[in-house]
Amino acid sequence: MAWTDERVELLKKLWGEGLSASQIAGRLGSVTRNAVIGKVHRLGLSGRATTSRMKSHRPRPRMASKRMAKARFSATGNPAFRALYQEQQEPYMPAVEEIVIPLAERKTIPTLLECSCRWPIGDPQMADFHFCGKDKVPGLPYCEFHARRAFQPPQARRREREVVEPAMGGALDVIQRKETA
DNA sequence: CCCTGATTCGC
DNA sequence: GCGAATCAGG
Repeated sequence: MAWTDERVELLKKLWGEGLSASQIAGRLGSVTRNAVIGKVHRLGLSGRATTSRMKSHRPRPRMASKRMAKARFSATGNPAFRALYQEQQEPYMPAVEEIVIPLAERKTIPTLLECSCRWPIGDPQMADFHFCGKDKVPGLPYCEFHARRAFQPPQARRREREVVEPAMGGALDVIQRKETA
């Protein structure tokens, strides 16, 4: 698409407002950010001063540092975790039968509550995939049963890993896909 | 990996 | 003049 007068004016306006080249390309349509940058240069508009608009578009400071996020579920940083961990005398032994959640109590992405246990059950690809949904241990993402299963002493954890993580990974994929969409 | 603008150069 | 490819950087 050609650089009509209108499109050039819009480009000038948006560039002046501090939008990035890709943002402008998105608004104009039918052009790439490269095209926008190229045009900006040919118009002699490059080297714009930092505008208030640009400042407001700077990435927001992280709400919590990665260290904080990690601490939330670590033995030293989370009282709820610590309590559960210390209380646990024997390693978890995988149950032969998983808990069966009654249909009416099942929680899915849209019905999951803040207080619901987020332990995934079933194949994330299947329609009957759901979460445990029982009340969480305060401060942990799981109910007591699943918290014990998720947070095990280092020694006991290893064998469990192969069993737990595939389902977990799939569930996280699904969550991420839904949140991205 | 996401993103940013800058530059080059064949079209 | 145009913009894809590439570069350099955050």
